[in-house]
Amino acid sequence: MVRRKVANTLALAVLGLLQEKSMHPYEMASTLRERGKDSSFKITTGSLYDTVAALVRHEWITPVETVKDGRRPERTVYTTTETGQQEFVSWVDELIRTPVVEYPKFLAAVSYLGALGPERAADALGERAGQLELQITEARQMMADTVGSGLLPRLFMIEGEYGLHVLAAELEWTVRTRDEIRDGTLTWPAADGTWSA
Amino acid sequence: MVRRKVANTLALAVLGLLQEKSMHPYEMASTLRERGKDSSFKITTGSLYDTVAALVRHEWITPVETVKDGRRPERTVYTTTETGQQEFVSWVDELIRTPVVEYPKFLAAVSYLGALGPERAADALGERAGQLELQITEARQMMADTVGSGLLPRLFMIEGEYGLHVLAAELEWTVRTRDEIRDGTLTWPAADGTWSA
DNA sequence: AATCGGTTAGTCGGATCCGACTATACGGAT
DNA sequence: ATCCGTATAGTCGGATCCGACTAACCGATT
Repeated sequence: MVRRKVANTLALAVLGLLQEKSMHPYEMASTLRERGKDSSFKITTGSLYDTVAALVRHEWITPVETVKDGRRPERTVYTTTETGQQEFVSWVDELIRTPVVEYPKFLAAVSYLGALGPERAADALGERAGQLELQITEARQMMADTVGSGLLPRLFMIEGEYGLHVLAAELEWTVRTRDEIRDGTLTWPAADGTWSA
Repeated sequence: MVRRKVANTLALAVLGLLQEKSMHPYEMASTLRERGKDSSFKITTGSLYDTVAALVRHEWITPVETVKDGRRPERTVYTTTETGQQEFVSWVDELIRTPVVEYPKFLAAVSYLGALGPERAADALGERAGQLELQITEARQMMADTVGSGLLPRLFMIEGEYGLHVLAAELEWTVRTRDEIRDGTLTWPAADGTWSA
């Protein structure tokens, strides 16, 4: 299992789009945003053009034509290659099959929760809980709007279901931990030395 | 809420350590690894030295002495500044309080789960489930070893509890989704056109 | 006494990432 | 007619990230 030559997931999104039809980068970005995929992929124009260039270098995609429309900047349209198609599927397969360690900011912060002291920690967790609740209702709403109307088969919003499930778990933990601080189940060590991590 | 000048969480780890005592970078890395914090922070020597340099630039830490020991490379020892101390606490506070959107690889992959077709998708999810189970038992074991022995107060392993909770939720979703594919609750659209994402 | 592997300590160049910017077109309000 | 905001399409320089490397020391083994 050799390290993949283009590793960032924006490349996966690009490959995914090009399975459907040829596109120029700007269209990729707007399409992804339209479909709400911008919560699964971090889409920034800068990165997008770099990523496309990288995919070309490794011949997973190739330019098919560059359209010159009036005096506007040229659009270069790309398609996927055969390698690109295979790579796409096997990449998805691998990402699903094999969990990789990641380093979310919150995990880092929780490592130093002690630094806040019990009151402030409980307060901060409480606020987070509120925010998470908001995010959850919003997400649920969006799913309902899209799937409920029968516009899209459920499979095409499955990442939303995953996201919601994880969000719910995070909320659970956050609330529980706040409560444990409040009711004295989770205690701070006596503040003799510095609170050494 | 101005964008933080040093944004990567390795800097948070560095600040955290320097709250305790002065250190040189190499010692920071080993200390973090000893404490198992290398699952909360991505520690690579290259990044570490860059991060320390950035912290110095912004005066959150400063060098206190450089020890020249025989013909070995010099060690430069750093301490936190007053700004560094404040920044540390307020940064932790903010990270706890405010959820930020992140883009885990798995989320990206799930967005294109369709590309695998039902059998392969179910299979891949099944394998992931197995791996997650392994990770969970391992993590649980490590927590038991460390906390159970009363070596460390619970607060100092709280990030482990968080990690486990989220892992469990991921496992749940993974298994459930695999089962829904297997029993036909989650179906693939007829493969007429390309399976358009 | 020469060699090997592991630990200590850090450097460096290339890859990646991304925010800020450029420049044209276009429909509607002033 | 002109101005303004928005959409279209992409470039570019600087910041960050990190794997691979250097280099000395130490203890055990051959």
